[in-house]
Formats: sequence, structure tokens, C-alpha cells
Amino acid sequence: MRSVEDLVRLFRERGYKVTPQRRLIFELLAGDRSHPTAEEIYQRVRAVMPEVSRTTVYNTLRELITLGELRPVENLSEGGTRYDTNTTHHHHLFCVQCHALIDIDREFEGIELPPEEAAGFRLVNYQVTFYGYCPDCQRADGGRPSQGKE
Amino acid sequence: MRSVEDLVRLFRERGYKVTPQRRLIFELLAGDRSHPTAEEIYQRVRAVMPEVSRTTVYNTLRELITLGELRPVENLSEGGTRYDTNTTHHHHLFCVQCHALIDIDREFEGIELPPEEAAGFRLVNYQVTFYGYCPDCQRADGGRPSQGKE
DNA sequence: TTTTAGTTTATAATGATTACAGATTAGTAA
DNA sequence: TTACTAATCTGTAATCATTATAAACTAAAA
Ligand SMILES: [Mn+2]
Ligand SMILES: [Mn+2]
Ligand SMILES: [Zn+2]
Ligand SMILES: [Zn+2]
Repeated sequence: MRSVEDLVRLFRERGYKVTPQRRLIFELLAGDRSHPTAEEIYQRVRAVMPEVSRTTVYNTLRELITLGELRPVENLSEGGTRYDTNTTHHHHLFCVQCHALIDIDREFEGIELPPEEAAGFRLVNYQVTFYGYCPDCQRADGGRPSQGKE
Repeated sequence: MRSVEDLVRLFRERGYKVTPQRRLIFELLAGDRSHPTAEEIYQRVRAVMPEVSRTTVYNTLRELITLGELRPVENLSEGGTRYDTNTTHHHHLFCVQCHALIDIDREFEGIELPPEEAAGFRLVNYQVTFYGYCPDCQRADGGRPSQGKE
């Protein structure tokens, strides 16, 4: 995500107005590496401008996402937790269109995190997720989220 | 996840009663590899026993999870979407206790999915997530979800 | 059978997010 | 500067996924 002033310029270019609320959200996010939730951002905003509404925070986040300046952390359970009958360690292949989720039961070599990159974490597991288009969605490329199988 | 009869035995062993509702949910899940949501399971249950309630489905799923026979698909945005100011391709390190989420900006070698394992998918991306305990949570191992930094 | 602890159901409550409508304002142009 | 207006903001209601509650029901032990 760019600097506050770049975001201001970008918003103006695209015909979005630059309000004090938006500018404050830019300032709070520009330096942030903590992957905050909307609620956390709202609380930080409120500490400075107590009258700002949650809706404005949600709206501004959505705008930043639309402009490609922010993104939601990847989440395979959009629209409800998904349950896995495979309780052993394994990886996944996810269709970004129809949300088909397929197990990958083999192991990958070379996925090590040297201590200096592990930020002091004691590691217990890791998981790889591949994103792509399943055969059904490649074919029916019209666009509507087909339901794949069944 | 085990066979229906094994699940029946397991439930009896642990003092859970085996009701027709539970047995049906076992039957629907035992062969399933689709990573269904609670709502999808509920709809499948309802097609057979229309009077079963959503609550029973949720309860049974929770029991299966408690017994280690089922698990929720990993999700870094438990309790609300998290927003990422880093919009470029990168990986993550996640504290399973306080949910701290840290970027890993380097690439991993050897993460290839040969076509025969790709199930016909056209791949567009992949992501690695490491799970572990952050330094704060290793120290304060009492258990309560400390908030880490800030 | 009878008993009862555990289970189910319907309904209410909660938490995250989106939809809406009326009040407010950024940015433009006179 | 002032006036204008489309865009934005706020408060509130609605929606969706999930959990809590309490009264009715029942599996399984005696
Ligand atoms: Mn799986
Ligand atoms: Mn990140
Ligand atoms: Zn698909
Ligand atoms: Zn931690």
C-alpha cells in the first residue's frame, strides 16, 4: 500500500473525495503491518475522531480493496466455515471461482523457515494452498460461479 | 475421519448417545471429501430427515471436532476479516494463540504441483502459511491469548 | 418398563458485515 | 467567496453465520 499522499492523489484521480475520515484511515493503514480487522481499525480511528462510524471504516476498506491498495487475507471459508474430514496434515487446491477445495496429500520439500526469518516463533506446522481455476470453471468461463460437481 | 460404525462405537465409548440425527450426519460425512459448510451439511441432512434442526448439525459438528474426527479448514480471519496492506505475493507466519500474523517476503523453491496432481486446475498462485507460537506466547505460556505487540 | 442424563428443537442472542435513507460536505464553478 | 450538487457520512435496520437457552423428547441403563 502506498503513502498517504499517494493515496490522496489516487482517490482524487479516480473521482473519490478525500474526507478527513478517509485521510485518517489512510494514515493509520499506511504504516501498518499487523493485518488488522475492521473492528481494530475502527477502534484506532475512534481514538482520534470519536464520531466516525463503523460503516465509514467498512466503506473505506472496500474502496481501498477496489483500488488494489489493500486486500483481505486469503480465506478458504468465505461464507461459512468449511469442515474437513481429512484430519491429518495435508495441503489444498482451491478454485477461486466456484470454491471447490481439493486435498493434496503429498509433502513438499524445501519449505523450511530459517530461525532468522521465523521471528522467534516456535513452529508447529505449515500449510500450502494453491489457487486456480478448476476444470469446470475453465470451461464455463462465462463467469458465473458454477457449482462444479454434484 | 473413520467409518460410520467406528464413529458410532466411539460416541458410545465416550458416553455420547447415538441418535438417528447423529448417525445420519456420520453417514453423510464419512465418505465426503468436498469440505462442506455447516449449511451444506444441513441441507443434505434435511433431504433425508426434514425435521432436523440446524442447531443439531452445528452441535454434532462441534462434537466430531472435539473428538478429533473432523476439523475446520484453517482460517486466518477467525472473528473478522483481516486486511493486508501488503498487496504483493507473499507468505505468512501465524501465531495460533494470539493470532499475530507476520509477512514472509521470500520465495520458496520446490513448490510445484505436477499436472497429474493438479486435478486439471489452471494454477494462478500459491501461498504458504506457517503456524506456531510467537515469542510473547511462548513466554506467557499460562495460556490466555495475550495481544502480543502494541 | 421406568428412569434420567443427554439430546433435540425452536427461538433468541451475538458478532461481523452490508443495506438504506436522511443529513452533511468536498470540490467545482460562478 | 458563495452556491451548488454529487458524493459521503452517520445512525439504524437487515442479513448471515453461529452460539446460547430452555422446554420437550429419547437412548440406553437399571
Ligand atoms: Mn482438506
Ligand atoms: Mn500479509
Ligand atoms: Zn471451479
Ligand atoms: Zn502469540
